[in-house]
Amino acid sequence: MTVPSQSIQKKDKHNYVECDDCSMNSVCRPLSTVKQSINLSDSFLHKRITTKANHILFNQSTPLTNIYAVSSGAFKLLLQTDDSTENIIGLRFPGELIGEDALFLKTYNYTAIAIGDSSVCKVSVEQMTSCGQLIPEIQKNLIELLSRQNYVRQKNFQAYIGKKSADSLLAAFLLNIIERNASYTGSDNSIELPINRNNIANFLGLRRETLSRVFSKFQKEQLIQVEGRKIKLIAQENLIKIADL
Amino acid sequence: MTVPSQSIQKKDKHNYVECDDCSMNSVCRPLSTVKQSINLSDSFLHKRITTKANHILFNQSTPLTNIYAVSSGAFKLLLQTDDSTENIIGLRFPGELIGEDALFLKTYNYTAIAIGDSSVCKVSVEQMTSCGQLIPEIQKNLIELLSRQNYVRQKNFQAYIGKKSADSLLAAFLLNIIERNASYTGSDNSIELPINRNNIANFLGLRRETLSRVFSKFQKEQLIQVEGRKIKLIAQENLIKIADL
DNA sequence: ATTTAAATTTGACATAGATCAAGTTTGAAC
DNA sequence: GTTCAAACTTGATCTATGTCAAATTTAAAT
Repeated sequence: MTVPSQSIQKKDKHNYVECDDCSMNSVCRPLSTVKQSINLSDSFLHKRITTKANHILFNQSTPLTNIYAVSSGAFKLLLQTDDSTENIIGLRFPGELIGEDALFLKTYNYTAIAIGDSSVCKVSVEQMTSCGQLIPEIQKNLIELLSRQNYVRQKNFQAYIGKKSADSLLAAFLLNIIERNASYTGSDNSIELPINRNNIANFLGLRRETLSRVFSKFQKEQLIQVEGRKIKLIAQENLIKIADL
Repeated sequence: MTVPSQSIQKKDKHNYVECDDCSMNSVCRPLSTVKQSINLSDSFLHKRITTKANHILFNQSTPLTNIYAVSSGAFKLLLQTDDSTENIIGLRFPGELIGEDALFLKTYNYTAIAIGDSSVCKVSVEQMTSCGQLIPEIQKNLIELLSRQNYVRQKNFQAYIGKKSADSLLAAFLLNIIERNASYTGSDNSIELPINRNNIANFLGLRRETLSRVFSKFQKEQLIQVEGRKIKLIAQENLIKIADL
């Protein structure tokens, strides 16, 4: 599949997703209507905010207040362990949700930090819930949203569980990252990685030296083309085989 | 925490969960009410069925028809790859859901097979959805259910992502399995594993020989007590450290 | 109880990845 | 542009896990 390279406009050199392409849209849109019609004082139902690099969206183990949908940039999700090492357990890109897994226990399960300058839509859980009880459409859309998220999580889990070789892990990672970003980068075979090798290695459970060697090997074997953080897939089919997907 | 060993009744030598402890209860219960009041001809909304060992609940890539909640026994979820090797990507125990991640694309994402003789509650998605539109309570409960499932999936992902050492993988696995079964086995430190070493190794991405050695090592180091498939945790705190949870 | 196949464990060796060390490249600050 | 620190790569060894082989245990069938 080829995608016209200029078909998608970018803003501020970030990848950017419009409301139409946001996964939270189905919840946001009815909420906006309510907001306008009921005119809820100065409180807000949802609001787009911009964040600088390294901005902390929320901290692990704090009470759930908002759910976020990434509009532009990227976020890393990490666990704070006692040994102060950064333990990345996930990445989120435009169109994806952050914090929705806290709806159950009402407590955030990880810390979310902006990787570069980014923007997110912020939806108050309290207000979303109270509105939802009045508006069946919101309920229905929330179900759709949560179902979809379960699907995404299942796929994500499948992609990494039972894999241990550095080759298969990196192949799975690259394919996953590129697929998740394809709709707004306009490319299904290339990406500028939002995180450094250290972070990728940490996420995959590899050492940075090992990861570096695999990158070099993949390039030498003409599977990918590497230019710093810019990655282009050359032999996608082979990578899929290596990833065992 | 100590749990009275005889506090939970078992049926047919299987671990068994009553409707009260079933994760689908919040959806099932209102559905039953509807069923009784509307008296929907011969169709059913939910129904408990028993399955023999190796019974296939559904096949990967087939259209979603039902969602299941395990009542007793255990199920393995697997991917069918071309090379005919069994690729276990998950296990499900009493109280847990199977197939709910297919709600999004309406197609099952894996094959689900009973490990031993088991029983499940079967809920028709079509009927659940159509009833849900009439009954707000079902909508609300479904949201709760899906939120919870997202939470469980997040925890599961966190437990294994970025882990590669055989020690940490096995420790994470044992703690996870025992915790998920604690409420109805009545023990938070022991279990009879529902699957063999081969399957565990496959799930964790290890070789059976390696897994066997780690089992032996954990026993020698007094971390666990092993008797075939019966496992008892001796030094739970140490295992948590090894698992890096 | 006996037989048999399957599951599990253990040993010996090979290899992928970790570790340690040293270089090279990149990119931000001046 | 120059300087400097951080990021990344490469090389040399070491170690954990994979691989191959064989022994032992377990469990099912008779």
